[in-house]
Amino acid sequence: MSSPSPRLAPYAQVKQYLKQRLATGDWPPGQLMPSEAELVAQFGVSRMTVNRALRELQAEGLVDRVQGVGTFAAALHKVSSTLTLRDLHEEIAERGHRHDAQVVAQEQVAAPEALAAQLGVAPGSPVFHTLIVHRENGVPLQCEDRYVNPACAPGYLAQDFSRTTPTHYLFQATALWRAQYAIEAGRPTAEEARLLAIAADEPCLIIVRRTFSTEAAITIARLVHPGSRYGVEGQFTP
Amino acid sequence: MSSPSPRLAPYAQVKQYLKQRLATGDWPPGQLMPSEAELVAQFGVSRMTVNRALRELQAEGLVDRVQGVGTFAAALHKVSSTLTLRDLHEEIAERGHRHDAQVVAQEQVAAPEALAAQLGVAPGSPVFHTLIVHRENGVPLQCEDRYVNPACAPGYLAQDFSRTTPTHYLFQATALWRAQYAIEAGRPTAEEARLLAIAADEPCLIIVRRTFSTEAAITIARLVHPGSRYGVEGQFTP
DNA sequence: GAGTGGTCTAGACCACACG
DNA sequence: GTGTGGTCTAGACCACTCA
Repeated sequence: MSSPSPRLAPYAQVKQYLKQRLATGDWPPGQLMPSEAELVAQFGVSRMTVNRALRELQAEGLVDRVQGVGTFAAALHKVSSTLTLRDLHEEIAERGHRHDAQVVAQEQVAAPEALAAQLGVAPGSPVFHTLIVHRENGVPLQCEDRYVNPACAPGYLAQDFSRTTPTHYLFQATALWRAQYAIEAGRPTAEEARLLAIAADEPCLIIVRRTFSTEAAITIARLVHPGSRYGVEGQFTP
Repeated sequence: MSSPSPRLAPYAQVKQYLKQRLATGDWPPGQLMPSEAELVAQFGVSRMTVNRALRELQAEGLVDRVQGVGTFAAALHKVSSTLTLRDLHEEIAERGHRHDAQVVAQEQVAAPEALAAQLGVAPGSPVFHTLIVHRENGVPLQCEDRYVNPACAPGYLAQDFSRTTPTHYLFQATALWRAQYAIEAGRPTAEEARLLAIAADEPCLIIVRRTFSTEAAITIARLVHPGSRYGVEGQFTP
């Protein structure tokens, strides 16, 4: 009737126990932890069960395991967190707000040398370009300057990006394999300042994102956000 | 002699096969994928082996599994990446550069109301405060304004932060349980601009990070970086 | 050689979803 | 009921490290 705890699975119990003792500092970073055999004896479960608990802790970065040596409490010297780069449309919709996009440019251009190198196409060859301003409840939130490899998404220019977003379209039209991003602070260009309706010296959060399929580069985007209106948040729990 | 591939473990082969077909779009997002039993038959391995491959793909966010129903290709509508917030000292050392820190303040202060609430202490009660400028090869890279809950790290004020970093010290002195961060762009305060030797209107990347132990808040830090000198990078591979 | 982790197996029982 | 995933077991073989 009232038990909200459906009895933790054995592997989860072992995991929880180890996590707990790690969190309370019973095993300082670098410390040798109990071996699988010891935990098997202690919990009365099979080795596979203990192994799974330890393997998952390793995947979470809480322990280091070395074959032939043992399991060690991880030096938590880096705090990793999952940074989620989402489709802006979804993000705004989740807040219960209204998203709309103003398509400033949607065209085919000849790739300048630097861009061509990054997209992996010949200099001067045609690439797709869009410049879109995204607004949340009418307030400009992001200026999206994007170049797309035509080979990866031939139908790109035919899309109506006031109804869907390039991110969303590319996700379903291409097979994403790898993404790379850089987050920095900078000033908007004159055009970006105008489109975002901000002062020319307003600090902006700039995200440059490149995505790749198994072989070719799919797209490269420069996302400029007014610093006063947008930030990236996240959290991390062991 | 020349084989750099020590024969992939069976579970890894299954995983690689599925990853490959997902990447090439053979199973569009939402599509029902082969059941464990089918993969067992196809690869001639035991079910535990197939299960492990699928479980890891799920942990990586590539598939969704529903008990009693099946395994589905995940809707890749969010691209998650591991954002690593590291000890700046390590980061600089890894680049082969020299790190040094200028301790501007290291003191005990009475917590103003807003801060007290965030640290979970009584307003006006003593908290530790440090203001440190970190330099890479002599160039100011980060202004670290940090408040620490004295209950979590009683020895904090006795540290020599020109030799170690607060991050490093707190990692080993406390049991970290949860971390929260926000990344935004903004202007430095007048003091920060002076300490970083930048113009008052230079855009800065500002990271506000809070870390917690199992119960109390340990520390809250405001990390200000000149936008022209520092950014956060990362990448994501399925 | 003793101890460790890395992995696999062939079966088993369960909870769940669906027709 | 049938098919699905969730989990556990008791044993096995291997590769590795260290004394």
